[in-house]
Amino acid sequence: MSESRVEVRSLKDHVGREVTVAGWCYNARPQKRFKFLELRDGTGTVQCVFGAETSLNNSFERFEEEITQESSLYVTGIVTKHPKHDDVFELDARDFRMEGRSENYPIQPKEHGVDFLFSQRHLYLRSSRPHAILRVRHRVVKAIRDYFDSHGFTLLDSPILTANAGEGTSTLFATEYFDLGQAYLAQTGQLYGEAGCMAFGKVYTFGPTFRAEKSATRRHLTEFWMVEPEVAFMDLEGNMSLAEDFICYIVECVLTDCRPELERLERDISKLEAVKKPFPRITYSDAVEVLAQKGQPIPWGEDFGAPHETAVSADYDRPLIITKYPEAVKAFYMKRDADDPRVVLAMDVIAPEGYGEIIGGSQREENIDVLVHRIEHEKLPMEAFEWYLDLRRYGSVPHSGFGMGLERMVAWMCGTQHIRETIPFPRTIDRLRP
RNA sequence: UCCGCGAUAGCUCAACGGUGGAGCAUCCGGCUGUUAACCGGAGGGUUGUAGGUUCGAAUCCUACUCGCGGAGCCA
Repeated sequence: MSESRVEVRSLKDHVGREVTVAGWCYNARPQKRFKFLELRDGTGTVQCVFGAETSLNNSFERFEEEITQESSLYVTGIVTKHPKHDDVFELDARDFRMEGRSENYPIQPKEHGVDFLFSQRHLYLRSSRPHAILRVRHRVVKAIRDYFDSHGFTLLDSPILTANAGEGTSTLFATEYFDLGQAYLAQTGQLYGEAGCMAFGKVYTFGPTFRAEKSATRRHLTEFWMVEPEVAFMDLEGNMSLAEDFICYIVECVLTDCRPELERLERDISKLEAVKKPFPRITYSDAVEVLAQKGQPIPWGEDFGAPHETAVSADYDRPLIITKYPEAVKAFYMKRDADDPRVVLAMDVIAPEGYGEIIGGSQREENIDVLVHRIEHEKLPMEAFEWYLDLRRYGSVPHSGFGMGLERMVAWMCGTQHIRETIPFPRTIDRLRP
C-alpha cells in the first residue's frame, strides 16, 4: 500500500489525490453495493466508501468480517467531494489494512447512563461529546497561559505537597512525609503566589489542587485545576478589572476557535457572546437585600449557598461580581475594609446560567499585626505561617489576586450539566478509576 | 454527613402481588449513497445483596451495598 498519510482535518487540501488515513472505526454501515465506514482519527471523522467494483485486495469482501467498532486500521483511497453535501469530503476507498482488532466495544452509538460512561471513561474519551468538551478545555488552558504570559506575568509553580493548610478551613488529603510528619496535598497555591509577586511583581500559579471535602455535587471534584494570579501593588479595584478582562479574553478565544465544538455540544452561543465588560458589581450587603426582595432572605453575616448565588445572579446576562463579604465567612488573609471593619475586600465572580462561583479572590492583608491577630483568632498554627509573615516583615505592599477554577470555567463555556465532564479523568468522592 | 430518588438482558428501559418484555448491541440472512441506516430471524436473565410478609414477590416490608439528584463545604 503506497502510504501518503493525511489527517482527517486536512483531507480538504488533498481532493482528487490518493491518500491513506489511519484511525478507528466509529461506525460501519455495509450494504450490498456500497459499504460505508466512518473513520475517526482524533482530528475528525471521514466517511470511507468501498465500492464492489473499485475496491482492491478483496477489501469489499473482508469489510464486514474485519472492521468492527473501534478497530484500528489504515484506509487508502481518493479524496472526493460528498455527492450529497457541500463542503463535506469523503474517501473513495480502494483498500484497508487492519492494525488492531476490537471485539465487543462496550460503548454503543446510542444513549448510555452517566455512571456507565464514566466507568468506561478511558474509552468514552473517543466519543464526540467528551472529545468536544476536552478540546474546549485545551483551548481555555491555552487562553489562560496566553493571557498572563502576554500581560507581564511570570508562571510560578507552587508546591503540591505542603506542610500546612492554605486557608486552614477545608479538609485536606494527608500523607506521611518521611521524618517530617504529615504532608498535605495543596488546596491552593495562593500563599506561594504572594511570595512570588513580591519577587516578580505579577505571577500566576496553575496546577492541580485537592480538596478532601465530601462534596458530591455537580460543581465539585476532589482534584481540580486552578489558576491563581497574584499582583503586587494592586488593590481590590484592580483585581476586579483583571478578573473581568481575563474572563472576557477566555470567552473570546473559545468563541473564535471552538465553534465546531460548541455546535456539537448544542451550546447557546448567544449566552457567551453577551459576556462583555464591564461586569455588574454589587456588595454582599446589597446582595442580601436583593435576596430578601426575591423571597430568599438570609441573615446578614451568613454565607451564600449555591441557590442564593443563582438567585442573585439571575438578573444578569454576564458574570456578576460580589464584593465585601463579612469577615467571618472568608479566609484569614483577606484585607479588612477600612470603611467598614465588618467586611473584607473579597470578591467572588458568579457565572451566569447557574454555573456559580468561578472566581474567588481578594486584596490581601499586608499589615502584619492584623494578620497575626487573624491567625490567632482562627487558631491556626502560627509557626507554619512564619515564612508567610516574612512577606509582611520585609517590604510589605498592598497586593491582590484570585483563583479561577478551570473545570467550572469549562463547564460554563460548554454548558455541561456536570463538572466531571470537563476533566479527562475525574476524581470524585466515589470514583478513583479509571 | 443529611434529605429525596433509584438498582430488571452487554447497554437504555417496560412489566396490576399471578409463567419477566421491547429497542439497541452480538450472531445469521436480506437490502435502495448509507450516515445513531433499514428489514427478517436467533441466542441472551438466580430481577443489586441478605432476610421477612404471602398459596404465590421484579412488584409489599426491613437492613445493607452501590449509583443519581439536592444540601453543606468551596473553585
